[in-house]
Amino acid sequence: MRRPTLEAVAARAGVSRATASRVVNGSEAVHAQIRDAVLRAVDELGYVPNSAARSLVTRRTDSIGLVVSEPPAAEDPLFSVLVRAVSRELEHAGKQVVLMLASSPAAYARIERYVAGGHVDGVILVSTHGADPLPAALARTQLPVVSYGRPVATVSLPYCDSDNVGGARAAARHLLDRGRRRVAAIAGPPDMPAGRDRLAGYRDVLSAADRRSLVAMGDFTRESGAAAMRQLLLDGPDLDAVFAATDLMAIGALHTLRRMGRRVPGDVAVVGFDDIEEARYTDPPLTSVRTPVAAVAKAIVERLLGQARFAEPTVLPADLIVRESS
Amino acid sequence: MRRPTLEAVAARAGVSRATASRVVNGSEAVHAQIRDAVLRAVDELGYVPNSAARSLVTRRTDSIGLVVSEPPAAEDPLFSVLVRAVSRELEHAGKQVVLMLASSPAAYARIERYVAGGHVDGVILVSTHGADPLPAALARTQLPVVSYGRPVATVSLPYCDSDNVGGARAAARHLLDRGRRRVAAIAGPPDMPAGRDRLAGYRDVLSAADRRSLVAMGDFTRESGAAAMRQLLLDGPDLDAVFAATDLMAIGALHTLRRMGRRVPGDVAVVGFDDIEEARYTDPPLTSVRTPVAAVAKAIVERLLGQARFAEPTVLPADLIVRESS
DNA sequence: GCCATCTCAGAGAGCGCTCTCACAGAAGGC
DNA sequence: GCCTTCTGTGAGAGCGCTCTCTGAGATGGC
Repeated sequence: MRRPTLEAVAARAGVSRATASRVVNGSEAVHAQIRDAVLRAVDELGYVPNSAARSLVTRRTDSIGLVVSEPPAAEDPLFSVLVRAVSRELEHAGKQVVLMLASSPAAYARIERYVAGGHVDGVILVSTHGADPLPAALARTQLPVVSYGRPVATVSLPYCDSDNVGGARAAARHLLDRGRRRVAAIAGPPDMPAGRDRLAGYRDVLSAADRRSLVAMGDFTRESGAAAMRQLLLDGPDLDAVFAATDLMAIGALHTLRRMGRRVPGDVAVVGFDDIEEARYTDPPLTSVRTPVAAVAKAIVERLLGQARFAEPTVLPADLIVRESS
Repeated sequence: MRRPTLEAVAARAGVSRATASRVVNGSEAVHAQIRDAVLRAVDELGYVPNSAARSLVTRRTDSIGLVVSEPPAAEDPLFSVLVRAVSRELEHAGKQVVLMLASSPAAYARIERYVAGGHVDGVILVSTHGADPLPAALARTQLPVVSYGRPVATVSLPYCDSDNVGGARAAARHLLDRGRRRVAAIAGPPDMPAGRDRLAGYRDVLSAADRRSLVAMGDFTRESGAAAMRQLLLDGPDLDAVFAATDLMAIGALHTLRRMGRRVPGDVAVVGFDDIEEARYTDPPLTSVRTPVAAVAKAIVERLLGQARFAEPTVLPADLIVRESS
């Protein structure tokens, strides 16, 4: 009851294994008549190539590792979008997605071993933490690696990202343009490049406009956004706008503002970042900077499969979507 | 610059390939002294077993396919939780997760071929559509398959699920207990077992209480929930409660109710299903039935690795979490 | 002291495939 | 008509590993 081998196909079609292999792999140098016979045999036997045997000799696996550091939020709205987008792109290229979550130091070692062990032809790295040892470890591998998001400065990896600085600038400028005078920010963890860049964009604009900045830290979750908002109201009771580095934190901020009896946008304008779907359903709907996740994923796959290891990073624009919260 | 083979390790340690293999695979029947020599050689050479060669002979791949039908919402809050939970459980068992999204008929064929081709040792199937050909196709394979969620009636697959009927009953009963007299429902697509079961639970309770049911259809998205709510308000302007088959649809319903000037819970009580994180941040916070995704994922992995192919389904309780929307 | 039993290492087959090389036969040039 | 070139096929090596089988040497029973 074992699966048919190429040998069996060849025997049935009355050809050699080599010819059968040629047909299965789409070589054109085979007579049409023979090709048809082989294909018929394949069909009749239900032959499917054994991938282990194939990759043993070709040294390719036709699969790409998607390595994701464990983010703080269990329900990460963009995780789903990212995974789908990457998966769809890789599927077009005939690659499989092997998902690896880097949730613990033990997992780091396992992943490094797995990747070094030639299980995958390349790696897409979604690393959020600054202290993450994976980027460096994977960079040591001879395999192509592309990072989703700018990696921390200590390692040099090709990457694709959305324009976090530009998006944050647009958000801050928008709030000033709306006449807000005291614009606070809820920043992400300082060891994450995305968080840092978004904060930097906010600071750029405020200092250029000669305004003091007012910042509280969060960890990208709703809950941390709510807590940061409480802190901001203590530190700057006169604030009339908040820019949050993620929509989730903005949503936490909205929650706090509501509890504290502040009207949005009447008393306080709120702008988030990422433009997740949920932003359209908050009360009021949330102004946000759109992160083009799918487009970034596409760029990553293109770069990865194009093997352009040391090319320029691709940075895609992040546009402001104005809704009622500002 | 090729990776070291077991042969090289054996040569360096001064033993045969067979002995080196024994050590690498943790066989106990090797002298401690020899074992140490081999391990030292492994370390010095940075040896990592070639998985293709290994699985060619063992006929195992140590990876499990996670096959997910494309859901309607790009940002599926539970997708992230599910993937993480499954991944964590499989990791403990030393298995890799190969993610396959069934987004098109072409993808179905590809996945079936991939699975039949022996790339994975088993499959976890997350199929939402009733018309999905995958359950049947995968059931034909000789591989172990476990479904997340009850599959459609036409195929018989082992599965684990949360108690959708029970959860929906609890939600409907809760609304009646709160004194609501006209309880409507926003149902999921009728070809999805989860949607059907949740509607059935609602109907059970209403007919037992001798109340008329009032149902509108959605497709599990926020937007469809908003539209369904508009429909319900047209069909039953006197309604004073709504049970939505998912939190996302409940959130859409809240949106519509707000636009229509109905107070929640004053005029209309709302209960959702799944208890996603977002439910804690709506205005008012949403009463919901908790879907124990992580626990179901755990049960699935246990069953899959336990090889119990035709055992009873595991159905885990779904508890009502009461918040301010009801 | 001899044979049976046990422990542990090595030899070698073989998993299913790809790919190089050899070679048969057809086609073309002089 | 012979040699060269080209096309299409087969033979066979070998990818790196596991695992069975063999056998050497130690141990024990009588």
